[in-house]
Formats: sequence, structure tokens, C-alpha cells
Amino acid sequence: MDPNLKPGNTKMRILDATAELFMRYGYTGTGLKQIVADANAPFGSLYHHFPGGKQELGVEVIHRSGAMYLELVTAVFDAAPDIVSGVHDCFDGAAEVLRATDYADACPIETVALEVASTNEPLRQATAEVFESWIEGAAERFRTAGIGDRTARELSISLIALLEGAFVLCRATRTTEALGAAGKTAAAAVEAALRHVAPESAQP
Amino acid sequence: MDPNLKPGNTKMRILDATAELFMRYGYTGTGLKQIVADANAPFGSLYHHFPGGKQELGVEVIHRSGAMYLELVTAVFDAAPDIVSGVHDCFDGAAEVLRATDYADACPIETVALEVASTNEPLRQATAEVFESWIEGAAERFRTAGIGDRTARELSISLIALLEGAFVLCRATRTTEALGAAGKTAAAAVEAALRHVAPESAQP
DNA sequence: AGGGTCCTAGATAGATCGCTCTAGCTGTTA
DNA sequence: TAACAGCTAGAGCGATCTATCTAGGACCCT
Repeated sequence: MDPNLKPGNTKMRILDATAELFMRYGYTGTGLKQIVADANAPFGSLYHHFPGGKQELGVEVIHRSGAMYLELVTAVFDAAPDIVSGVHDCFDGAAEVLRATDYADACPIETVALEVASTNEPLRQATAEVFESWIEGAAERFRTAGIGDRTARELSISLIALLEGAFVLCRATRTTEALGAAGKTAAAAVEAALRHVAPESAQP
Repeated sequence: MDPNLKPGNTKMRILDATAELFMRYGYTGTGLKQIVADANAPFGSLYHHFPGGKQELGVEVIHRSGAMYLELVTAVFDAAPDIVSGVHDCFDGAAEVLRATDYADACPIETVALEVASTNEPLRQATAEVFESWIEGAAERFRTAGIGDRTARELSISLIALLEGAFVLCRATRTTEALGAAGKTAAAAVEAALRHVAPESAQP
């Protein structure tokens, strides 16, 4: 028997299915019927596990997807020999995933973030918290490399903006050209910031 | 009598209303009922002017909004004394508009682009054409400043990615911090590209 | 005036939306 | 065995969605 179908895992299956659907079709573009169908879950279970309905499920999925994506990127960074190649690997890896999924899987919360920004305050806040966690996660890494507080934060924001913006362009054009160009610019920005680090504190 | 209400302008009012709604709430988040209500148009007129329904209206709005936004950015660029301040002015202006509209008005097609990328091929293609026109519009400007073909295109893509990515972060966090940081990075990238231009052909 | 075209006008169909409801199943306790 | 949670299961409600339909008004031409 499929271990994913055993009782008790329904909530997880719902969360996983919702995360994938949100990434590809967004919040308003994803119906609850489709979620339970993809999750092989009965409709009643959805409202048992998420009494707050679609919004509660959305908040939970945003936080979960945000944390998982941060872990993924962190792992890619940790595997790289230095920060600049870490940045390079992130953009390259994102391009590879995009190609492999027929330009469907990019940022797990970007579409949702734009959709709910002016319509659903709890969801908007959830996306804001995720982005802030990403920014600070990256900034801390740059600070330990000797980059100043302010520059580290601005650099982190710019890298995330480059990635998110490239995702939009790549999914629209069905090309990975934008991730290539953005990755170059991102690496150059990191190099420029590292050049201003005092040599004795630099950790390339 | 309100000139916008005189007969014959119904199509324009529908286009304008749809453009604004798409920018704020996206494609699936905008209902046809809301469009005709905002446009002060009868429902029947919508299907008279756009027999193809929501999709045909969407394609037309995407192209129209894309062209108008390109004109707007071009005007800002033309008003600036040099390219680097032009870039700076674009990001600053976008931040100002965002603040003035309670973080609602950012890129006119970004939300729609992400929503339709994996669900509606004609709309996806329309967004791709708009992005491509923006990229080439910017690249041509950089080429006339003496930047090489390949660098000009990569730079243009990176600037647009920075802008689009910053829009996501700003709307989610209800802050203009990201546009500030991205603007800095964008200006630095342009400066770096201009430094590699042979002095005799440079047009700062 | 009459005929024709363009556009306005809105009721309504059919599907789908998020959500609620009750009933039953399963596994753990007394 | 009996009682009780926790979860599964899906029918069905009202609202809303896109789209279609028919009817009538506005304006131009002969």
C-alpha cells in the first residue's frame, strides 16, 4: 500500500499538493476541489485540518514553502566552495529546475504574494514574513563574510529581487535566458561588495 | 456630461478599467462583472467589443498596458541628464507611485504574467512579447551609449528583473526598501558596463 | 420615412467557487 | 464490549464565475 495513503498523512498530503498548486497556478487559480483531488484526500478532511478554510491553509502553506525554499537555497550555498559560486549555483539550479518542470516550478510564493498583496491581509503578511526571513538569512551569510550590515542587507534584497524578477521573465518567455543574465549581475554585485571588505576579515 | 461616458468610449473605458484591475488583483482575481462596473459599461458591450471574452480582452490589455508602461519609462529616461540617473529615476519614480497608491500600482502585467504562465498560452505569449519589447527597448538605449550587444541585452534583462523582483518584495512588505536597494544595484551594474566602453564612443 | 448597422442593455444559463453539514469509520481507552 | 475522540467521506448549499441570448436605442444612408 502506498505509505502516503495511510491514515494520518492526509494533512501532509494536502499541504504538499497545495504548495505545488500555489506555485504553478497561484492562490485564486487553485480550487479546493483540485487540492483534495491532487492530495487524494476527502473534502471533509480539508476543513477538519484547516477550520479556517482556504485562507488558513494558505497561510500555513506560505510559511512552510518559504521555510523549505530557504533550506534548499542554504544547502546549495553550503555546498559551494565560496560565496560567489554559491550565488552562481543558485541561479543555475533554479534554471535547471525550471527547464525540467516545463517552466512551472519557480518561486513557491511569488504568484501568491502578488495576488494577495492588495486583497488579503493575513496572506500578504505571511508572504512578507517569508521574504523577510530570506533577506535576513542571506544578509547574515554576507555579514559573516565581512560585508557591512547595511550593504549586506541591500545586497541580499537585490539578489532576491534579481531571482524573483528573473522567474517572472523566464516563466513568461519559456526561456532561462533571464536567470543567466540575472545570475551574472548577482555574482558581480557580490564580488563588488567583497572587494570593499578589509582583506584581513574577508572570507571568500 | 462626463466625456468619458459619451457613447463610443465604452471600449476604452473597459480597457482602462481592466488594466487597473489586472495590475492590482491579477487575471483570475478580476471578474467581468467588476470590470463592467468599474468601467460604467453594460455587460453586453463587453462581449460586443471583445467577442473572444475574457481572454481576448486580456490579450489586448496586456499589449496596451505593456506599450504604455514602456512609453512611461522611456519618458523618464529621456528626461534624465544621463543613463545612470535615468535608471535611478525609474526606481525612485516606481517607489513613489507605489507609496501613493497604497502599494497597489506596480508593474501592470507582472501578476497576470505569473498567473497565466502555465495555464493560458495566448495570454502567456502576450506577456512574453511585452517583456521582450521592454528588454529590447532598454538594450537599444544601452547600445547607443556604446555598450556591446550582448552586455546591453544582459544588462537590460537584469534591470527589468531587479525592478520586477523589487515590486514583489515592496508590495508584500508594504515598504519601498526593496526598490531602493534594487535601484542602487541597478545603477551600479550600468556604471560597471559603461566603464568598459571605449572612451571615444562613450555617451554618459 | 424606411432600412441597416453599430452599440447598449441586462436577464439568464450552466459551471464552478468556497464552505457547511451529517454520517460513518478507525483506533484507543475503560 | 462499550464509549469516545479523531479523522474520513462526500452530498449539497448559496454565491459567483464566464458566457450566451434576445431586445431595443442611436445614428447614418438613401
